[in-house]
Amino acid sequence: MSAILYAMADTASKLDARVRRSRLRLRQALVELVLQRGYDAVTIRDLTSRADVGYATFFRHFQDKDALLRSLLDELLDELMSLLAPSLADADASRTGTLVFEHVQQNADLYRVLISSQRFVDLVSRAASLGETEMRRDHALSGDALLPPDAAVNHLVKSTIALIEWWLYAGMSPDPRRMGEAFEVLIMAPVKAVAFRRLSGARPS
Amino acid sequence: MSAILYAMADTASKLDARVRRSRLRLRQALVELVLQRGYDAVTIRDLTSRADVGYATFFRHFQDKDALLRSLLDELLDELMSLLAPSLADADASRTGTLVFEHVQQNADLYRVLISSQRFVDLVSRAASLGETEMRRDHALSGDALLPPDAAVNHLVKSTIALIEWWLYAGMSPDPRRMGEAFEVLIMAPVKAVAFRRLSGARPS
DNA sequence: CGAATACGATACACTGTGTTTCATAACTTT
DNA sequence: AAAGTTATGAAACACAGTGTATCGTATTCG
Repeated sequence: MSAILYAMADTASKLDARVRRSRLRLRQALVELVLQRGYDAVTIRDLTSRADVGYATFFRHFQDKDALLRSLLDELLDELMSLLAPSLADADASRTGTLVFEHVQQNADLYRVLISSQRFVDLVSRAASLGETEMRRDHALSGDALLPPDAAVNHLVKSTIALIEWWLYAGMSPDPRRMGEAFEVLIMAPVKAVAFRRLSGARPS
Repeated sequence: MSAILYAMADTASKLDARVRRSRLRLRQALVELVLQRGYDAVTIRDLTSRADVGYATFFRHFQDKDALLRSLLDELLDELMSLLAPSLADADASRTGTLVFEHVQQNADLYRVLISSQRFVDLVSRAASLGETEMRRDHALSGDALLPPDAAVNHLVKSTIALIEWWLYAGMSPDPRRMGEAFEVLIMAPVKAVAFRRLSGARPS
């Protein structure tokens, strides 16, 4: 079980011990049951029963099943972003990629539960859009790029998530170092080529 | 409204006219309502009400909402595959990409409804895996590729779908020809590089 | 025309969500 | 350690949506 579940309880340690206990149990139950049956197949009654918590108690803490998922997701991505922050300044894609895959490896169960949710895509997209704004300064974005910047950001986010998802269910077999390299070659370099360099054919010269 | 809806009715023209009418109406209702509210927000009662069809009649034709979606999806992908078949032999990625984006443009509403479904990914993945088997013969797959072939197929499928999805909601603005080129540069060429050529660093000379 | 059958309407059982109430147990504060 | 606060479990409830069964009627096919 990932350490993040407990870190979250610590973060809110000013709260009543009963509240921390209920929330922790519900979070653990979500992870366990979703790994077994998939998100949609898990009912709130399943969760409260597995968490050994009253049914109504669920709604005292979370508006619905999605809110419970999001509470886990927000913590996980916060941790990932602070892990990545120093490396993003270097603009070394391979190194950044390796850090991501190491984080995934250390929190594999949590990623398996969270990565397919729409909110995961949304949050990462928002972060990537911010990064793109910075990159635009450096690369001086030629007007005749093959695709507009938001297409590039979309591709970067979606295909990176897809690569992580594949890796999670392929036994995490190429190690994070090599996955970081693959991330650079397969995704990062082509994105830069398509959105920041010039069109291939139409060169009048 | 896409012509495919009617083509489907024709295909099954041996059936009772009442059956064809009910199915056609339900399919139209699905497309219209999903475009308005999104798939999950549409209930079967919504569908039958909009289709002007009895509630129980829905279940005489489709097991559930997903089965109705799949019936549309299977037809759409069948049409796409037969459109692509000749161009796949040429192995001209840019041309194939252009054909795909033209098909999307001609059936934009249908793609908007269907592309986010899990079954869409599954069906395209299956098709792509078959294509990959052929490609493996030509490229003689070196053993020290950066990623295994199924990672490449996964990336190809997921990122292509993501690119189409972006394009659908960005007003389909770069034309299909340019999108075909982008598909080749951004996706197809890197996939070949990563799965079929050698590792970059570890070359003992 | 006449037989076959798909249809709409209705009632029903069932599952899951979300709310409310209340007595009790657990926790925090002093 | 006692007193006050508050989160809890249990239970009952209204509600929405799914999927099934029945039956008389209308449409379609031959």
